[in-house]
Amino acid sequence: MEGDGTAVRLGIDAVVVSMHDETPRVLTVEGGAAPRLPAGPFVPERDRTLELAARRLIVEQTALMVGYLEQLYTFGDRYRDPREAAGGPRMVSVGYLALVGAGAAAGSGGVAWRDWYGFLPWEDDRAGRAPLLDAAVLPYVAQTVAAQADAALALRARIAFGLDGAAWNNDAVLERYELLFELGGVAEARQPRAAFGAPMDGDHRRILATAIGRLRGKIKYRPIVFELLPPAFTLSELQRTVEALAGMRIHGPNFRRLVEDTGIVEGTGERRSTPGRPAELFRFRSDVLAERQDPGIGIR
Amino acid sequence: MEGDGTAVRLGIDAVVVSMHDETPRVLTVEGGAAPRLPAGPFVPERDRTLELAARRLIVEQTALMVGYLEQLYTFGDRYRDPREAAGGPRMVSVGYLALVGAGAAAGSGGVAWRDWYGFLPWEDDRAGRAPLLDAAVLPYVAQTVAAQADAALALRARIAFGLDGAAWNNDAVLERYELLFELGGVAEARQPRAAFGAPMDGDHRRILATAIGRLRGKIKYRPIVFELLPPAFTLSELQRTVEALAGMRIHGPNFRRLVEDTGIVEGTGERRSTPGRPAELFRFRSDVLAERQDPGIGIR
DNA sequence: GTAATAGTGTCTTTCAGACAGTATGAC
DNA sequence: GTCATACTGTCTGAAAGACACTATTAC
Repeated sequence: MEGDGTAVRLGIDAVVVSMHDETPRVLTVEGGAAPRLPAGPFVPERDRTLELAARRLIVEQTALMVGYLEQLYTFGDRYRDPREAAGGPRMVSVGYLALVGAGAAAGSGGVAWRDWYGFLPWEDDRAGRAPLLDAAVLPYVAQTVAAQADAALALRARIAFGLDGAAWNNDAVLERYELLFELGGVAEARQPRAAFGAPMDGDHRRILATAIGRLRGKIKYRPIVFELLPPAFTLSELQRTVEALAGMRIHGPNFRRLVEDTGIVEGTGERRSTPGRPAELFRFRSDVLAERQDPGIGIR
Repeated sequence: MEGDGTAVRLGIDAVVVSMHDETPRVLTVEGGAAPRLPAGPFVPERDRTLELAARRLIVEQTALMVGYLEQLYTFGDRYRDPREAAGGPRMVSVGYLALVGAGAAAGSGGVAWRDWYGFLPWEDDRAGRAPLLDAAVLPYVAQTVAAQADAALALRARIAFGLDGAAWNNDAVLERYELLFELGGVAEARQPRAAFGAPMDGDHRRILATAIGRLRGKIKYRPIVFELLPPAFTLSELQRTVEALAGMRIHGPNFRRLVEDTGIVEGTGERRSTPGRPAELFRFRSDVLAERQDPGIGIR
């Protein structure tokens, strides 16, 4: 049973997310050819669970206080790590999503916060259809798909990218990245013919896409946005944070009513002066957890 | 880097699900002290991806045609496998959910189909509140929680089990199992004081609970029920299948309208004779994938 | 006819989205 | 006063759930 040739190295990859102004940021390790996610081996003697290993990894590499932590997916494709191609063992990684609160200091040695839309620019639709999308990504997808007579592929592209009038689903981040990968539209592809967005090391951009998709899906039925906000915030701040994560604009007055009616927040009575009328400060109301089935920010 | 003491064995555990009459069944390997899920080591030389390894595992152990397959979660807690306590390496498993079509033959050597509610009987609420729930599980949970002065635990129990008038969330299968585990209500617990439901080997019941929760969540926005049904079916059959998975009754006429209006099925024109008025046969309408954002069976 | 299941029509409530308009600060 | 942002009220249409009722078979 030992030495039976099943050479597998199990590791942890962490997508650590925070907000700064109105940009969602992901923690990257710099210094290589391309930025990469904080990662490390899983050492069973040291960590009782995978989640504890992920926590330790983040604390040791970044000195950050982790709030919310969630297992994402386990990645094990052959050659996902370049070292395997050079004869190394299979590198299997358990991906984790971590949210850290507002005002997180940029880590010291070689780590940096980067706007996640730098890696996946077509996911930012806040300025009313990102210019890159309409001008470059969508034409590329449409043309490349049309060149291959593959009905299933064409349907996937139609759904993922909202071609031919289909609706844009902002959760389908991974589906879009995978399609671009298959269509040679990202630098990591086997035969890249275009290179939209900044590349990451290995399959880390795929892991990032998984994380964003999960986060976008989850804010709708779980109150995790508040992990990224200070304890007290205005409804506008909450709205802009949600918009930044979701990559889309939300109608202000409706957002306000939606959020207030669900009882997910409560006013603190205090106000904050802004360039206009001062805004009331709100805090997360933890009682919703007991009152509602799926307390989240109801956006479509 | 080799031989650095990080002894990890990576394996695959599969939750293979099919329907029989109106009971959801899970494939188990018999012969040990308790039934267990089909499992096997991940051999990187053999399988290019984890998903292919899961497919191979199921085909080899059960000779079944797998339709839908989805990665669930990766389990790596210390001592999750009894062999580790005896000095063995850490056993980390990637769990997969597989759906196989109607009429799947029971595998040959030592495998059996079992009603999944045998393992998690409190999850079946179709007969209007399972007798076991009200009479045994809920009182046990309420009393055990009350005995521990732990507000966070009490809140979790309230939400998971719908205590004090909170709503029952049928997706929260894993949360309920984990609470029962922590409260000593299942045989696998460290200090069992009750033993609701039939136990499985190791943490396989937790993996099963993860699978059921995922399936219940996913039928609402993905047309995966049809993987468990024959190509043509009556709306009553569809309804009873959904009810069996969700563990709850659905109002017939509303279900009918809901399903027909979304365009997720279409009539075949044929009819099937039943003990009453003959029912029209329907088939899954794959065009919905392109038309709707989240085509599923909208149940609450 | 009865029993049993299939299927239709309608009413109510809830909620998402659009939009017009008001409030309160800085200057 | 203007500008900018915060906030409120109302209308509309979609959809979920309750429920009364009709249809078609076997016997």
